[in-house]
Amino acid sequence: MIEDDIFRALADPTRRAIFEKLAEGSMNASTLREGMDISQPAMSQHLSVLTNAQLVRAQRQGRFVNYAVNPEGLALIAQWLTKYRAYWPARIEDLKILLKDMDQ
Amino acid sequence: MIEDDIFRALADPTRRAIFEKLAEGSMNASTLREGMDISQPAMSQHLSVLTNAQLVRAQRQGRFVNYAVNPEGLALIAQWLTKYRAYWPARIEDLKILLKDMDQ
DNA sequence: GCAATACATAAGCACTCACTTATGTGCTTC
DNA sequence: GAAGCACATAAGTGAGTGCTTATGTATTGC
Repeated sequence: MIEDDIFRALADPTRRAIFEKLAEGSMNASTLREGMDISQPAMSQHLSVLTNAQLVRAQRQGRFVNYAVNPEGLALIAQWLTKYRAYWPARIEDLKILLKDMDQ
Repeated sequence: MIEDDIFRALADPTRRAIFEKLAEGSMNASTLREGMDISQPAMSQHLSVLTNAQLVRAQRQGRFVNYAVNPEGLALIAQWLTKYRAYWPARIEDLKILLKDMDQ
């Protein structure tokens, strides 16, 4: 189940931080590492987990590998959420209608 | 970080199944167990994890404990998702406007 | 009070996770 | 083609996870 991979990938705070940084703009692994106090192999492993979860996309560019947010993973979470829209708080009641549109 | 607990809770397929069942209607732990091939302690432990993640609410009713979906956890995921609405696929572009409303 | 029921907690175990150090692979530049 | 850089992979380790069996706790009905 891909949901396993997505939720497990996001369960780690370091990985969420990496994802968050990538959301502000795609970049290579070394740039990602700047100011993050994380070893090179650890970063590589985290990016591998995020990629497998379809939360991140990798693309080689010469000696570097450019990493970018992959919307597919986010969409899958959104899709999962729609199953429980009956339980969403009333203050975001309006959202329910649009989420229903997403089902098709 | 509560997000750790939420995502980790949902990373387990058994727990998602329990949550899914609860979403169809609140019930006690024994009823939840029916047709699930899961031991009583395992169910109790899963419910504890879900409760700590604010995905489920527990309420004693005599000898039973009634469990119900807690919207708070779901709302927190939705809130987390809004941070990345720039990356959502175009086909749910409309959603972005409403998600923006959620921020306030 | 006592037995039965519903659930929680304790302790142990196999497995997984996130990290480490060490080494391998791919690309560029000279 | 040799050296250097960017990144991936391998192997090992301590901590955490999900399960088990055993036992504890709360509530009910007799």
